[in-house]
Amino acid sequence: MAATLSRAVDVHCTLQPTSDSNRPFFLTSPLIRLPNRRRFFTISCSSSSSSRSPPKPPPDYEDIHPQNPSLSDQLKSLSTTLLNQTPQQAQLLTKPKSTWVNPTRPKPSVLNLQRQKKSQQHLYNPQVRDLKHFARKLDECENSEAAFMAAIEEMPHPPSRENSLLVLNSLRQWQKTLLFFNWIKTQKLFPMETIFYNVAMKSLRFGRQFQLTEDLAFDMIDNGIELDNITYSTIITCAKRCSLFDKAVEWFERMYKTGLMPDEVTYSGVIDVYAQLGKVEEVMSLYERGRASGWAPDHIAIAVLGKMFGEAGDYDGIRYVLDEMKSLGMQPNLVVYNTLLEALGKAGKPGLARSLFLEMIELGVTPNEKTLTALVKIYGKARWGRDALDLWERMRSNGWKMDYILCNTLLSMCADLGLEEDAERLFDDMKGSMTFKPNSWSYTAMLNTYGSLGNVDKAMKLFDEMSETGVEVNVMAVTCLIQCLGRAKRIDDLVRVFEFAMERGVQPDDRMCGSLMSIISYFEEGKDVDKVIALLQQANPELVSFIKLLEEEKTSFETIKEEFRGIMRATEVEARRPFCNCLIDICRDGNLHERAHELLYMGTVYGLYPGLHTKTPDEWRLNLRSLSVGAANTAFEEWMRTVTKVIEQKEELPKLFTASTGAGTHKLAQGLASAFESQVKRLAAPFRQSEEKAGVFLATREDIIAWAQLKAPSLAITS
DNA sequence: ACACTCCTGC
Repeated sequence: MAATLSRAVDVHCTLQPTSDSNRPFFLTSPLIRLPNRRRFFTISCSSSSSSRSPPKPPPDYEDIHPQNPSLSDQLKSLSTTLLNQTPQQAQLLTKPKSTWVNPTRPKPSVLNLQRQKKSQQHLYNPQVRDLKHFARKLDECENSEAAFMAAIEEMPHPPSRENSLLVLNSLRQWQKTLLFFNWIKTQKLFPMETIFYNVAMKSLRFGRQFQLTEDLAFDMIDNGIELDNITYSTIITCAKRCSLFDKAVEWFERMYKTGLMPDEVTYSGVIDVYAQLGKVEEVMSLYERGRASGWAPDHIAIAVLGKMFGEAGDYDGIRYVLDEMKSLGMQPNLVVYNTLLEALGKAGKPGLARSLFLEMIELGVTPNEKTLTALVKIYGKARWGRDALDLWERMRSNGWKMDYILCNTLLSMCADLGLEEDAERLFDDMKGSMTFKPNSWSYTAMLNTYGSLGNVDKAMKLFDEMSETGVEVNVMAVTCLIQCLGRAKRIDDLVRVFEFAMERGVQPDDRMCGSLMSIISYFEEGKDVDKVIALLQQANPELVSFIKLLEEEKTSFETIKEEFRGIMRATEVEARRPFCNCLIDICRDGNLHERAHELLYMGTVYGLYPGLHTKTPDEWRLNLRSLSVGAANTAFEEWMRTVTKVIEQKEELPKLFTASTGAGTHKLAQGLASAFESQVKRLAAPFRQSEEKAGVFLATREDIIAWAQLKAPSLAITS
């Protein structure tokens, strides 16, 4: 759906160049030279069948460091030489200490933490029951210290260490946890150990109270209470849940520097933090380090890696994860399958996703709603409507579980593929079902189906139905309808729908503004444009002022630059490129070609068009796939201007010039190839549609030079 | 959730 409204946003794996001073501790250490990613894959592929510990270093590394120690040895020297720690601390590196090791089990190996199985006995233990009941009472009492102190008098059993822990761990409200924690602290019946802090932090994390969690940690440090792996992983995951990724990293580094070796849970948690920050290099280093020190990654770590590579659309990475599982002898579980399916979808491998799905069924793993949602998305994106609908049938006959997200994903896929009848059938099914009546997402998907097919009357009728049945009228649904009405040039209806939405309290967002702007760019000047501009004025007055400024001939480039920056700063990241595209279109429609070039320039400077232009000695490429028609034309002119300059200065040119517009499987992108073709024709430029690949245009150096000498001067003047 | 920490979809 998002892709329909603002042109498909490509996933760009942007690995930020990190300056050395900002690098994580484990990457800056001079003793450790971790393989870079490319090399990393080479290693893992060649040794995929053997055990991976210690990993074989890349060949050139051996050349440079003839006596290279294994990574785990390196880790050891890191701990003893760099960290200045006591022998006990050094011990921690090889024998991580868990506060809870079951003595009846064998001693844990390096990172293999034994976890305590939970027993069910408490259900029959009256004392436990009393204390849990008491905890419930505390939870329910008024949130004031006085009320709490009164309630605490009722504690049914003495506040011994064990009883206190039980109560502390049974409280649900973080406020109560904190009050109870402080109370047992002041009772001084026993010393406060690490576990009391850990349990309290768990509750604070549930309440998303990072600051208070951190305060507790500082309290531990002040009072000389040891922070263990559980403490650190709780702090880290709390930061993560509060989206404070930097804090998560900061605490991980702090742990590392104290010489504490991360255990399996902390590893997975931190790897996830780095993955969410898009720091692929850090993730791989940490993963490799863990592996080198004897860590056997579990399903969770594998899922985290799979998700990360999926987000980056990195198929090599996904392959690597699959190989890793094979070499670990690991059978994927449901979550891992789900993650990998989705990752394969994002990497554009629908066929492989389907085989993986079949494998999973073969092995008797029952798919859940998330599995099916992922598959429907993949099939939809691949335009395999039939497969997705077959899957739907299969779900119904097998009685696989359904939920809202799955239904709505199916509906949305129907919208993207223009499967009106199937969408209607599914929508009617939902209306007839007891559990999943259409909600605002369902209505939005349905509106999008009608809208993209230009079925304006059905869309309007459905919108009326939506507002009458009490389903929340959301900004997305309104945007779909507005887009549809705009394209049908039914501006008075559009205005009515907009005003109605405002009365219903809908908050216009950037995507809606983008829609309004794109409608503005469809029209010639006149009454209709003024009406849409008036709506944009209500939704985002700054944008209207900026458009006026663009149209003002005397506005200086400096001013445009300044204002453009302000606009983009205030715009959600995913809406920035569509905004810039629309603004360029508006300029071109208003014959403000130089302004369009200025906007494109600034868009490029702000990174809105990554990979627009790439060069190799043999080939120069222009990738127009995320651009609007106006922006694409502007970019092409700019490209040809550059080429002309290069020719004038008699510099090297490549043999081949390539411009890709995309084949247009996506409905909004469809026009780009033909628009490009007519632009090329208008300029008489020597680009020809490639015969092997749709949506790719080629020109040779000789043709370009001949053309540039004849025609190019006109580029600067007329366009 | 009788002592704890990590992962999946509109």
